[in-house]
Amino acid sequence: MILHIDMDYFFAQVEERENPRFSGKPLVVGAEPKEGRGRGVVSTCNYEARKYKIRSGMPISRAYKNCPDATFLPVNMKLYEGVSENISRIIESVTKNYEKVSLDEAYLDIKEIAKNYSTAERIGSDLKKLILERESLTCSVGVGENKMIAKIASESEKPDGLVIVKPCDSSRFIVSRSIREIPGIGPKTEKRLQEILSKGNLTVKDVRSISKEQLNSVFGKRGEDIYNRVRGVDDSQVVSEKKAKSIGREETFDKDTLDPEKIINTFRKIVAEVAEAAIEEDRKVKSIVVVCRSMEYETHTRQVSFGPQVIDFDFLYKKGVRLLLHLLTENSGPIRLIGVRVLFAVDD
DNA sequence: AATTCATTATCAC
DNA sequence: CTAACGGTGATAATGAATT
Repeated sequence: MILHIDMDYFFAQVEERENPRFSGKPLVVGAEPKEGRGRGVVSTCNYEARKYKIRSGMPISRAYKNCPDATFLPVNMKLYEGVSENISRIIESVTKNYEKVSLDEAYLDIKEIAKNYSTAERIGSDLKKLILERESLTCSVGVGENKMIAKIASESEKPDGLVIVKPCDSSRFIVSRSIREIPGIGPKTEKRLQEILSKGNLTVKDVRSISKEQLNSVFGKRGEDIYNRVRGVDDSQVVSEKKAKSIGREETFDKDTLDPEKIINTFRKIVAEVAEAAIEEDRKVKSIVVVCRSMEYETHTRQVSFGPQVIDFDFLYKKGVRLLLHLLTENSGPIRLIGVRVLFAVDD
C-alpha cells in the first residue's frame, strides 16, 4: 500500500504564504519575462494564473503574452528547499519508509502502518492536517496498491485532494483516463501509440487492446512496462536514501552566441560549480559530459571516462575544454546552451 | 560473449 | 497565424570499444 503526496502549485503557494498580497491574483514563478523577451519557462503558477491558460513548462514569453499583468517572481530555490525539508520532517513523523522524488513530491510505503484502506485514509488526512497546521500549505494525497495508482489518485482531485483507491477499484479507476495520465507515457510515446491504433485521444482502455507482442515489437523492453501499467500493474519499489548518480549545470545564453570569450567564460563558471558540488558531496567521479545546444535546438554531447577519482577544478576543466572544443568545431554555428555533467563512480 | 563506454532519445518535475 | 522553450537528473536503446 502506497501513499503519494504532492504539494499543490508548490513554488507559487510558498510565495503566497510568504507574501499574502500575492494571493487571489495571477502569480507566476519562473524566468524573468523581460517584457516578453525572456527565454526561460514557467516553473509553477497559481490557479488564478491558470485561468489565463498559463502552465508549468510554458515559455515565459507566452505566459507574459497571456497575462502581462500577472505577478512574475524569480525562482527562490533556497526558500523552497527549506520548506521541503520541513515537510520531510513531518513525513518522517508518519513513516521513515518514504522516497522523495522532488522538492514537492514523495511516496510513502504504508503497508506496515495501515492495516486497511480506511486506516490509510486517516493517515492521509492526518498528514494533510499536520502540513497545513505547521507549514500553512495544502497538498494532495493519493493512496493505492502501487506507486502508479497512488500518483494518479493524488493528481486526480488537486488541489487539496484526498483520494483512496482500493485494489478492487484500480482497474476501473484508470480505464477511462487519457493515456497521458499514465506516468512515463510522454508526448513521443503517445504519438507512437496513436500510430499503432490510427486514432487520437487515446484512453487507457484503447491501449489495453494492443497485444503484449505488438507493444514489445514497437517499444522493446519498455513494451512490457506499458502493457502492465495500463492494467494497473506496477511493481516498482519505494526506495529511500537514493544517492545521486550524476550532477551537472547548464546555462542558456540570453542570445545565441558565437563569441568564444563568452562561451569560455560561461564554461569556466559552470565547471567551477560542478567541481564544487562534486567536492562537496565527496564522491568519486568517473566521467565528464559536456553538452552543447545549437541555435537549431539540436543537443550534442561529448563525454570521456577515467579512473574513479576525487576531482578538482583544474582536472575537470582540462578534461572538459577538450570536449567543448570538439563540439564547437563540429558545430561552427551560434550556440544556445552549454552544460557540464559529471557521472559518479558506482561504489563509494 | 559480456561488459563498459559514448551518444542520443525520452520522460518527469 | 504559429511558434515560442530551463535546468536537473534518471533511464533505456544502440552501437562501438574493450575485456
